[in-house]
Amino acid sequence: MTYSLPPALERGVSDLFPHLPESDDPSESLSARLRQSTKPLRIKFGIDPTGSEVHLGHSIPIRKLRAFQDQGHTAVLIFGDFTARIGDPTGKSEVRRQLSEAEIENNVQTYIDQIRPILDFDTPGRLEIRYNSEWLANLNLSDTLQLLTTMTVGQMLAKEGFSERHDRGVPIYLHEFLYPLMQGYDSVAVQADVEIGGTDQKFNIAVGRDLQRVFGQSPQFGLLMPILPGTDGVQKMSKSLNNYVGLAENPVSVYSKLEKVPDTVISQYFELLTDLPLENLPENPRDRQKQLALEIVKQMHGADVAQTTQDSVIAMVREGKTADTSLVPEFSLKELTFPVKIAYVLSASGICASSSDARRQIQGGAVRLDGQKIADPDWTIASATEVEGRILQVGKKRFIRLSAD
RNA sequence: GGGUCGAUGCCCGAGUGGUUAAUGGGGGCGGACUGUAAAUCCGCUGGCUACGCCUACGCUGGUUCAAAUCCAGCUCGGCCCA
Repeated sequence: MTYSLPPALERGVSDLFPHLPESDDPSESLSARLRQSTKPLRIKFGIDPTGSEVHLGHSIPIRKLRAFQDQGHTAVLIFGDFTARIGDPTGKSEVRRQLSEAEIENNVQTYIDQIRPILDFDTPGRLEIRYNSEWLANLNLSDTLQLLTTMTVGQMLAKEGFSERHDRGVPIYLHEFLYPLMQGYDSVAVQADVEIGGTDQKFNIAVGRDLQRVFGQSPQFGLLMPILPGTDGVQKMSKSLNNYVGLAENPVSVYSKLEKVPDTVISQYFELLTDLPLENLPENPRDRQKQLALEIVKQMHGADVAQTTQDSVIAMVREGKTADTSLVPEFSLKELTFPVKIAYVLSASGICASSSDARRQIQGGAVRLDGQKIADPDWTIASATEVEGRILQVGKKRFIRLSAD
């Protein structure tokens, strides 16, 4: 499928609508609008600050947003601080917990920190950050009614998640029906030319088009990006399924997760998460995984860190040695009371979920100290100096470096 | 508002008075193997600085020597009727 867009904009795109390839009408063909517009287009992307971590799946539409910025357009990044209180029902089987304002505010800040390396924050005119409470918080009941009259229950129920839930007898609350309308109204408020989203956003983006028409605006284009499969290679990447790679994670963790993504999804990862040409990837699947891991760490932390990370991961995991361990997250033993049992250290450092879990892991032969297997959960450390600087490991990919201070 | 059915561990789902953190499956974690993959096989899958102690089957009380299992009230859902 080709949409006649510049290659950087076209890469990885799953769907573009409306799309009438022959048309010269800027309301029917995005390439026509790109050609004919004298002003930068306004490219909308919205994200609800419902968590504190952004992962690689989120980064895909954001990378696309960046591609538009680089072509001279304006990225309109909308934080759904208002919609976060309701929750997007898309793909959810249950109602989302309501968040407090303070939580939301805090989430926005962490999101910005994590998104900063991807977007162009510096060039004037390329980025506009908005909060949808700016307009949604002020809608009164009659405005709201006007939005509600644009859509029928049947249309709402046609939306994937809703119909499924309805069929399965899972409750749907009325306020959830409002979500697509609010997201659509965001497009009106920022006068979007294009909205970027995952393929699961098609309905909501289409609602935006309808509302823009109602409000006398030229409807936006919908540019849909594929949903990234998680590191399990099966389900979509999400925090709750724990198959994600967080943008804020340390290099070792990012590398170790990415170098084992399943063969079936690795080419998607390359296409969607990197700008590398897809023709010259290594033949050997193992080398592909390594290159992917290296490349993503490079994007996040630079080439030097990426190389060091690769070297130490190979040394630690494959050869059981501790080469350059400076990248391994440190855990301070300072707060602990000595003598201390190893199981407690594992739980206190967060490397195991609980001390009971730590005991089980030890009994299962998963725990090593500097590569030496630990067999006894009651093994006791007399003082911090005894283990200072050593690497504590659970399984093949969880490491911490013990420090005395 | 009325009727009816239901609420079990991360998820699904058994259990319907009595040794037991509670059958089974999924998922997850770990081990072996391997390409640090997949497939396969095996183990684990409430908490606690732990040879013992503490919480668990929607919530609160009650019956009983004994309850996830019986009773009452409550909360929340599904479906049907209005």
